[in-house]
Amino acid sequence: MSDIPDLTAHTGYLLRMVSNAVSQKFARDVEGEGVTVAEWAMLRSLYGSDATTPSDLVRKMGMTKGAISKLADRLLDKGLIARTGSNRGQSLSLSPAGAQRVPILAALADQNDAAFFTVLSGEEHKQLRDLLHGLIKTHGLTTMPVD
Amino acid sequence: MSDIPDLTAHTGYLLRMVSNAVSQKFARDVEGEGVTVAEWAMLRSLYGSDATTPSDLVRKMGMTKGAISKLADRLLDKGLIARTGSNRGQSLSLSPAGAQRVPILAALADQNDAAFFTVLSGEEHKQLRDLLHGLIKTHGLTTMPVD
DNA sequence: TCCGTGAGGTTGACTAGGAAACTACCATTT
DNA sequence: AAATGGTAGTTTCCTAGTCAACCTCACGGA
Repeated sequence: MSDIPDLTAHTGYLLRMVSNAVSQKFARDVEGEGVTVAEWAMLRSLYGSDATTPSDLVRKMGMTKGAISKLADRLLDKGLIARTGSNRGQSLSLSPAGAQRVPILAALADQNDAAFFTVLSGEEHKQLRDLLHGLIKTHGLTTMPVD
Repeated sequence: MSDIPDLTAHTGYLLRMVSNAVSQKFARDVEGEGVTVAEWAMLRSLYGSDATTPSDLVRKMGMTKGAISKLADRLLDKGLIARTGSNRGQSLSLSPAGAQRVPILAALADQNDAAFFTVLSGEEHKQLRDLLHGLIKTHGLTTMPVD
């Protein structure tokens, strides 16, 4: 009577378990470079596209404008980005130091991903990616994960 | 020279995007029941196994003991759990009200999972679960996802 | 027996983010 | 020109975690 099904029956549960493992490992890695995952996400977003506004980042990163504002403050303190323009309609860009750091962090991201998923065969890896792409498409997901 | 590969090339990125979507939707759902995801996770852990200690939950849920302590406080305030025993070596259990709430929340979890993954064919769904189980096994993942 | 060690729990300081109030500026309308 | 509305950013308050310092007690050894 009224058994509560095993939680692990949920695909979302499995997904979260794996996803958390990947993310937490990556979080520790980038922390070693003195940067949080959210900070990395912002740096990455600024890379290659100069003149990005905070509100662009709000859309891309799916965070509130309050959070973006503070995040930018932190990166500014660390000297990794520059803020130009005044109160309204400003624009953010990587500082030289920031631009330098991005490839290093990107390499970490590559390594982290490879380390986790190379246990899959090429075929399996492709299957997984296809399935995820399918879910992303049918649910219309767009916001980049930040946490 | 030194192109930064597209982030979306990372399987971990895709995984996180999908996982976040599932989790955020579920978070909103349970919030409608006046409970956070972490609270739900604790309730669920207490269900069916009486006499669980906080340190058990630390292990199961992968949170620090500080967090578990405060989480238990909140559930206590809401009247969903009971705390017995003294300062050291206490044990936590569901209150009647808490035991009543679990099936409702479990139903939400079922619905949420179903809603997200039924766009997959039976075969695809099985593939996905098999792949995730494989990753969980080879990486020895055990901590239940809470966020 | 009594002491010390260390595990179980709590607490306080700190961090990152969300929500909403607030500020500043621009454009449009009158 | 003045008022008004809307968009961009900031700030304040709140929540939920971590971390580390701290209490309390059980138990093992001298």
